[in-house]
Amino acid sequence: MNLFRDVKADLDRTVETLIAEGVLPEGLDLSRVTVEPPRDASHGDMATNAAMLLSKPAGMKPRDLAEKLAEALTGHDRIATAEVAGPGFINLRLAATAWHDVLRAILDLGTAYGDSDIGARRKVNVEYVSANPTGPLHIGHARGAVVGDALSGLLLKAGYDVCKEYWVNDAGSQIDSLGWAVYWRYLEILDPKKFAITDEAAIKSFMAAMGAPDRELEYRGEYLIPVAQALFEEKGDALAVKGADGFEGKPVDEWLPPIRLFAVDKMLDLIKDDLKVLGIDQDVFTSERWIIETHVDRIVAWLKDRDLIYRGILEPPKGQKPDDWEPREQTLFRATQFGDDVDRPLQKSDGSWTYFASDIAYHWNKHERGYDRQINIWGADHGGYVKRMQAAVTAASEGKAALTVKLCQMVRLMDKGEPMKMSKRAGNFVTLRDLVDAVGKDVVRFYLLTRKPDAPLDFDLTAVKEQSRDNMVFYVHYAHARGHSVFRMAGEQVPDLDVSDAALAAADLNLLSEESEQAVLRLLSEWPRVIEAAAEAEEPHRIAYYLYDLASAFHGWWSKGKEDTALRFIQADDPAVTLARLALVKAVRIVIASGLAVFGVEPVEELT
RNA sequence: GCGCCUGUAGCUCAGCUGGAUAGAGUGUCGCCCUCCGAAGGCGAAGGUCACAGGUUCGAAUCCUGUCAGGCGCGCCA
Repeated sequence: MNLFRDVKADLDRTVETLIAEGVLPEGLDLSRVTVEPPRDASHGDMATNAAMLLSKPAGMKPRDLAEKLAEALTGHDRIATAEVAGPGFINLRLAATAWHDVLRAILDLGTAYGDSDIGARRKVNVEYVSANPTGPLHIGHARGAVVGDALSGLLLKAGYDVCKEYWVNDAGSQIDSLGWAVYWRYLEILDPKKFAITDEAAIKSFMAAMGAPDRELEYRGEYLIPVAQALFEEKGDALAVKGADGFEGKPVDEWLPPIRLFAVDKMLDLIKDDLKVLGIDQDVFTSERWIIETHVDRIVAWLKDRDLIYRGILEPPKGQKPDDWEPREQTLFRATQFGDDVDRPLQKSDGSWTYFASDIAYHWNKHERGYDRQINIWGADHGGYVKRMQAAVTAASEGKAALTVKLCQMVRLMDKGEPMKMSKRAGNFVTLRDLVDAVGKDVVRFYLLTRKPDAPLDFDLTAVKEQSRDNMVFYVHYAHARGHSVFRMAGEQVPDLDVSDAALAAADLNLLSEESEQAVLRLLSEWPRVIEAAAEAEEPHRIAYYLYDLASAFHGWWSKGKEDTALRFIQADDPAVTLARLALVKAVRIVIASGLAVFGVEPVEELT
C-alpha cells in the first residue's frame, strides 16, 4: 500500500491515454515525473510536476498541457479534483475513500505497512563498526554502529537482501602491540613490582632486552588485566622464564604468536558484548588474517595479470613535504586508472602486505559472495581512503561492484552544554557501555540518528533525557505512549466500547473530518515513500525527522481537545466518533512503532 | 599545494536528489492555560540559504571559481 505510487500510476495511465489519443507524442520519459505532497497543505493533497517536465517534448506550453492532464485525471476514482496552479503544477485533491483505504491498510498490515519492494531482494552488504580488536568500543564507534545498523534496517524494510558485516583487523602491527600489552600484564601478574605498568624505565629496559628498543607499550587500559589473568590460568608461568633475579621475558617468537591469537579472541568477545548492549547483532565477521591467508595472493596475481600493479616511485605530496622523504621504489596499484589521485602501495618494505592490499582482497571477497552493492560506514578521519577503495572495488570486480562509503563525523560528548573532558591516559574516556548505562540503549540509538552522519554531533548526557519538545527522542516516544494511554483511558471511560482490531477496522471513517485529523492521516500516507526515499538516499536520519513530524501532528491533534472538548478522542456519548478516532490513533502507534523498528528502538507504552 | 566533508533564522538543525511564499525546535517579544486527558496552546518578529558567476520555465539543491572551518595526504589500520 503506497498511496503516492497508486496516484502516480493513475497519472501514468492518463499520459498513456493521451498518447493513444494523439494529444501527446510517443516515447515520453516519465521517470522524472513525481507525485509529491505539496509544501503548502492549502494546495491540496498531492502535486505533480508532469506538465512542466513534459511540455518541451510534447511541444506544448506547460499550463496548456496541465489543463489537459488535469481534465483527464479527474476521471480516476481516487482523484476528486485536479487544478492547475503556478507555473504548471497540477494540484490534486483525493477522494475521501482513498484516505480511508490508507487507514484500513495500516490497521491491517501493522508494522509491515511501509515495507517496500524497491529493493527487489537485491543483495547489499553493509559493513560497519569494524573497530580494531584491541579494546572496548567507545562513543566514537557508537555512531558508526548505530548508523550502519539503522541503514541495514532501512534497506531491509525497503526490500533488499541485507548482510550486516564486521571486518576484523586481526592482523598487522596494532595486533602486535596488543600482544605486547597483554604480555606485560601477564608478567605483571607474575611479578607486580618488577613489571609495574606505571614504571616507564622498567618498560623501556624490558623493550631493549627483548630486542625492540623503539617499541612503545600501548593499550594500557585495565580491560587487559582479565585477559592476562585468563592467559595465566591457561598457561601458568610457561610463557616466562624464572631466573635468579625473578621472572624474565622469553624470546618474542615464543609468546607473541599465541598471545596475539588469544588476545584477539578475547577482544572480539568483548566487542561483541558491547555491540549486544547496543542491540546490534551482525551476520558476518570476516577475519583479515583469513583474508591474507586465502585471498590476497590470488587477487594480487589477478591484478598483476591485467597490468594494474607495477613497481614504481611516488612523487612527494606537493606543499607539504615530510622531513624524512626519500624516493623509494614500491609495489603500487594503478588506482589513478579508476579515479584516485595517486597510485597506492600494496607492500611494506619488509615484504608484507599493506592494509590496503588485504582490504582489496576483502572487498573482492564480498564481490565473490555476490555483493555488488557494498556500503561501508567509516569515521571521517578515513575520508582520504575512500577513493582508493572505490577504485579497487571497481578494478577487482571489473566494474560490476560499486562501493559507497558513509563517513561519520565526530561525536562530542557533552553535559549540560559543556564538553566533557576525556583522556585515554587518565582512563576516564567514555566507553560505549558507560554511555548505554547512563542513558539507555534506545536513547543512544535514536539520538545518534537525529543528525545526518556527515555533520558533527553533540551528545549531551543531560539534554537527551529531558522531557520536552526539543528532545526528538522523548517527543516521539511520548507520542507512542500517549497513543497507548488513550486506549487505556477508553477502557476506563467507555468500558463497553469494543476497541478490538476488528471493531476499529469497521469504524465509520467518514467521521474523521477535522483538519488536524486529516493532517495526521496525510502524514501516515507518506510513510512508504519516506522509506523508499530514505533507502535510496541511504539516509536513515530522515526517518527520525519523519517520526518527529508525525509525533508533532499527533500531539497537535490531541491538543485540540484541550480547547474544545468535542474534539477529544473519547466521546462517551458518541461511540462511532470515538471508534473512528481510535482507529487513527492506533494507526499512528503502528507507524511510529514501525519507524522505531527500523532504528532498532523499542516503542514504549508508558513513559517513566 | 591537492582531495573529501561542512557553511541555511541569535543558537542547534531539517529541507523529500531541480519546484510554488525556504521550515522546525530553542531563544526573544505578546497573549492564553495555571488545566489534569502528565510534562503546554496560539501568535509575532527574526533569512542576500558564506560570496560571485553560470546552466533553465524554475537553484539552498546541479556546474565553475573564491572565502571560512573540519578531516586526510608514501611502507598506521
